[in-house]
Amino acid sequence: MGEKDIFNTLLSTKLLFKDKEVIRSSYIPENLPHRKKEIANLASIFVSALRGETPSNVFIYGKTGTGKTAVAKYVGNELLKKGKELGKYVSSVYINCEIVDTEYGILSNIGNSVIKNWDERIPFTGWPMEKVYDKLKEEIEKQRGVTIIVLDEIDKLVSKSGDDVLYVLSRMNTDLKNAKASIIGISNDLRFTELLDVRVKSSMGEEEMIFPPYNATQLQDILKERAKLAFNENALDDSVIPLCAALAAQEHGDARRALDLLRVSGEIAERDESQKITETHVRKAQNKIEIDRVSEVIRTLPIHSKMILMSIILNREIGQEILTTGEAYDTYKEICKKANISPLSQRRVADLISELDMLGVINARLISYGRGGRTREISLSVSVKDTKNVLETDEVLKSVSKYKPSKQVKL
DNA sequence: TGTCCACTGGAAGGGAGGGCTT
DNA sequence: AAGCCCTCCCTTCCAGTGGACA
Repeated sequence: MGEKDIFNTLLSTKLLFKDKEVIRSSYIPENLPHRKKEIANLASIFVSALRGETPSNVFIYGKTGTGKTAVAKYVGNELLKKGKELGKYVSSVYINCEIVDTEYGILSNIGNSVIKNWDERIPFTGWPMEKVYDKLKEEIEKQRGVTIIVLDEIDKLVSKSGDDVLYVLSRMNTDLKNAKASIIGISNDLRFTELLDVRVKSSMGEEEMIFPPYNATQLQDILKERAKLAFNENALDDSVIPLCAALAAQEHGDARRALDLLRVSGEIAERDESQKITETHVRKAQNKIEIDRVSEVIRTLPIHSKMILMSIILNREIGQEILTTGEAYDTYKEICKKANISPLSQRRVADLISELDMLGVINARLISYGRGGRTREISLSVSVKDTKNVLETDEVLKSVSKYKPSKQVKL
């Protein structure tokens, strides 16, 4: 009897998913619906690589989940294939600048992707920049072809480490004799070129493309396409795809979100041992995705950020919904003392508060109290209970979670 | 109309930590 | 082992500022 149950479970899970990989947003499908124009456009720029000329550098703009990365990778792959076919050397490197965000990191990563010999690789730290650059140039030169460099989330790179790397890279072509390099910069932020040096701006932005967000109908097409491959027949209720599309369209027209919704719905249905994915599963998925995101963010926060967040929560528990930077800092100092941690400077804490704001955990808006000075008003933008639960999984934070901040005296 | 508060946000720099080179 | 080099996390210093109030 027990055996039968085991098999039943296995069978019912098999009924839903055929190939889960396909609905991960990192998967690059054969067919990208509603991006024909963009693909053609990018291809027309890069075709010169096959003629042995240097393709223009390109900036691609668009919100998250508009297919920028997918299109860039797709065209890159096709280009490699065609290059092989025609005997032209083309290679491509993909770097996500949110992960690799230093000058050294970028150059060494590009270098290492071109270097085949393991013991010639550029170490991840230790070399002077100039040496890294020389090595990179030498290796690209050896290729005697075109190297396409894709820098995803390039705006993050510029805001963290400035545009020096981009200057170096854009200048590289003039140093190369037998080979060429061209750059695709992908950015979420339309205005990020404002931060660039004029020289970098003109040499990098020879071509610009803007990817519009998908609307609900287009999202449905994307989901249908993938669902065919990912799910078994009849695994989906008819209303599931339209609902996923509609919810994602409301957000930002974000295809990644739509795909995540569909996948997580499937996973939830699977766990429920349901025969079909239904609207209910999608609603649950919507909820789960947001909660998971927030608790993951909070769990992985550095200790001082956690202490700041705790300060905000503790104040809220005594009825202070809104804090100024100074007030938050006072409580923070008190609980640091209690936990035997040396507090950071207020300047540093102000930066951490900005980070928390950007992560969407708190709301911090700059306001002026006139003579009362200028500061930020901080409030929690996630659930107190859930947040506190996650924070308390950390022993240090747990030790201060009962603390009552002294009431702030407003003048 | 000017003052002046409580910060903000930029800049510079230190020092610890990774690791290479000689 | 001593001396470089790059990055990260912080501190210190400071000019700049929106707007209530005198």
